[in-house]
Amino acid sequence: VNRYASRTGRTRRDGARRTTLADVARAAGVSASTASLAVNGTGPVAPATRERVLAAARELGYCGPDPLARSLRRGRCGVVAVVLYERLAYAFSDPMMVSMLDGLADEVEAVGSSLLLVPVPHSDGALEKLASLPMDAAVLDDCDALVSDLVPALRDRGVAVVRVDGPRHGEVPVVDLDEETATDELFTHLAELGHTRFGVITLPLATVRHGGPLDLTSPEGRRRLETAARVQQRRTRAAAASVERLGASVRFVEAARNLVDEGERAAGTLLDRLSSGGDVPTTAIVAQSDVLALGCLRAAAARRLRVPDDLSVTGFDGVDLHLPDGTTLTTIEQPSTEKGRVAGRLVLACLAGDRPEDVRLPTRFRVGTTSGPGPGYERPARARTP
Amino acid sequence: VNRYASRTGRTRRDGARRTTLADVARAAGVSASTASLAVNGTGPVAPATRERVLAAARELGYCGPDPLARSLRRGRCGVVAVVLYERLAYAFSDPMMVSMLDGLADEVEAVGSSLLLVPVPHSDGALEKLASLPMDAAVLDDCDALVSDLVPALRDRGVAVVRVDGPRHGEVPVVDLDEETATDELFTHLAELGHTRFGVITLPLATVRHGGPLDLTSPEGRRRLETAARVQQRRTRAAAASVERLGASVRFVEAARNLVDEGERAAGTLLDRLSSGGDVPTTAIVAQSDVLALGCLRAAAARRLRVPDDLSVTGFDGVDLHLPDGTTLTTIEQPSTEKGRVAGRLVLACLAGDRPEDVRLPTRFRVGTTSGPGPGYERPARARTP
DNA sequence: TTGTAGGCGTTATCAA
DNA sequence: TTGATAACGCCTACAA
Repeated sequence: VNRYASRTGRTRRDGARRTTLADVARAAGVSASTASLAVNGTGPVAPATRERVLAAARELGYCGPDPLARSLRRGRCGVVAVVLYERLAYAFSDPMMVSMLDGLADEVEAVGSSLLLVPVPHSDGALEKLASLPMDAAVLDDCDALVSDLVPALRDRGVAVVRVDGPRHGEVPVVDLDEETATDELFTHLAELGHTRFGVITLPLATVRHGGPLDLTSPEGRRRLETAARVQQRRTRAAAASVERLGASVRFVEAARNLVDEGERAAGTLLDRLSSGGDVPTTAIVAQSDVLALGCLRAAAARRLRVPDDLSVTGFDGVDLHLPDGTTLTTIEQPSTEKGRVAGRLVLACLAGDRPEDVRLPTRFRVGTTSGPGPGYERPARARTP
Repeated sequence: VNRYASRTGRTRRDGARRTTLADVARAAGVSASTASLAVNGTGPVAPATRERVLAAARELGYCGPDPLARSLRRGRCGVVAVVLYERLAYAFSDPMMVSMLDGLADEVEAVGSSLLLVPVPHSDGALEKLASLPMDAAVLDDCDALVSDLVPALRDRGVAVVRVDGPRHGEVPVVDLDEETATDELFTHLAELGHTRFGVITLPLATVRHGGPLDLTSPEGRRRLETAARVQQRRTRAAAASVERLGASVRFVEAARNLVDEGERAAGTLLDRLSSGGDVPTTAIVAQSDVLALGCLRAAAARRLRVPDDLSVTGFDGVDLHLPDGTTLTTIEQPSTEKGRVAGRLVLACLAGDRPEDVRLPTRFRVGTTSGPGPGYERPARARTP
């Protein structure tokens, strides 16, 4: 009968074959289909029959339908993959990723699904590995570099794909943020405080770690920006646009990674250049994440610069930094949990056969205690009214 | 032939049935088994035949074996579940959880598996839901309250189970920490600095949020501690033991959750009680996590208490707090990533049919800038030597 | 080197 | 209300 039981299929510790629905059906003297109906509570079964089946199930220690067999049969397995382009510790060091996942989990749990975390590093076997994992849907976050490989591979397999923070790729629905409006507000806020010399610390533009000054007027700099992931591109372009509109000057520095230490280092190159003569001092640093901004605060503290008196620092995300001294960051809040929720809803819609529209979420500029009057500050006219 | 294609199984957007290995085999004029060997690269296949099969596969757009079917056949699906007793955002707000997961992911990825995050809240359907998800193994973290239900249910299904930070339950291997040694060092350190009045902020003892003063001499307090999760129990007992050995006094306060704000609140009850008269001031707060300790720093700052001059604060975990002012916590470092790695290795061992031993990892006491001389401090004799 | 056969455990369909 | 049947897609022991 079961020739391969010892080598394949699910067996228990003691080597015995696991109890299957067929065993239960046999013991209860019913057909497998009836047993299925009874055990699952689907379909009409005579109370007496149901009892007999359940008794047999209890007796034999049947522990429910095998998820794999059921998945094969139904074509759904209750798994939503989250494809990450980084190792977990780094991905999770971004509070926005965490809260996005939380929102996503919330939505997919409502239909009994769970999140499968798939870090897809820059290795060759990554795609095969991904293809061998069971999943009903995949959420692509921050893996722009792979998206043109990933999307077709997943779609062909019948996996529903949703993209977070990225450009549309084929039929893949996208949820992302309106970052431009708030960015412009932020720069306007700083400009009104008298700042005219900005330093911008960008998120890492490429997977191959680089970091350091970024000259967007050079072909090389433009190329780097162009090959960058969507988020970085958008925030950087928005910053450049605002600066230009304000007629201010700006220096860009790329952080090698979205980490506090790298923010500190990047801020250091901005701050130390000014002391090495020649350059005009940067009076306001605009960081593309709160994590990087925290690094800026450290860099400032290390140089005995007071924030915001000597230097204004702004972030992006709206994280609560929990600083003991009560400092709150001037930043742009993004609805990251809601972003995850929306991604979840898009997933569910796709799974239901719909073709949902893209969603763009708003961001909100928030003034904290880290931005203050710059060197050329003049109290605006409208505020002089007695 | 395929009577149910439209309702079941995996179909593509356009409604066409997905290409299967059988289709490829037919097109290539070989048997399904040969096609399997050719596509998977297993077994001996004549080069010409292989080419024919691969060509047919390409032609038909075959995108590899269906993970579900393969899993059913092989009895393994490449999924390691992490069972969490909390919602994701809260679980991930604990940096130790994140780094543990990172280590775990590292190990299981080596065999091509990924992590499935399963938050199992305190609801009824939780167990059924868990049972319906595909998984080869499950790592139980911080779900002591459920473990006696979870373990049998999972074992019966043939799922390998490993426990992090918990007591052994049946045959389930465990990885945990030696927290006692370092805890005693920490209290000794504080005692040598002259502290005799300790405040201890414990991690939440129960899932039902409580928080507030904890009297371990009362039956109620003892009961609360007894029903608490393993980590909390061990850290609290270790603290009580050290305090007793030192002949010092202690007040326990339970944090409602492992969050900065709750640490701040708990510290507040310790600090404000002293000003309300009667009590002798607490001069050193020992928090059971760095997150809680950060809250203590905030509470101290809010009351204009200088750390460590007016108040010493210690933590547990060894997180880098990235505070701008360069403060580093006096704390106990735990090897959380390694803990995850070990959990991963235990999983792999179980999957390989072994019965691995439990593993206990060491922790390390580390002096930072948040502990200093207490009110009764006398420079120890041995340090007076010129 | 290739094909045959059987089965992994379940569930949808249809007929009775 | 129940049962027979087939199929989900793949893999492997064994025979040829």
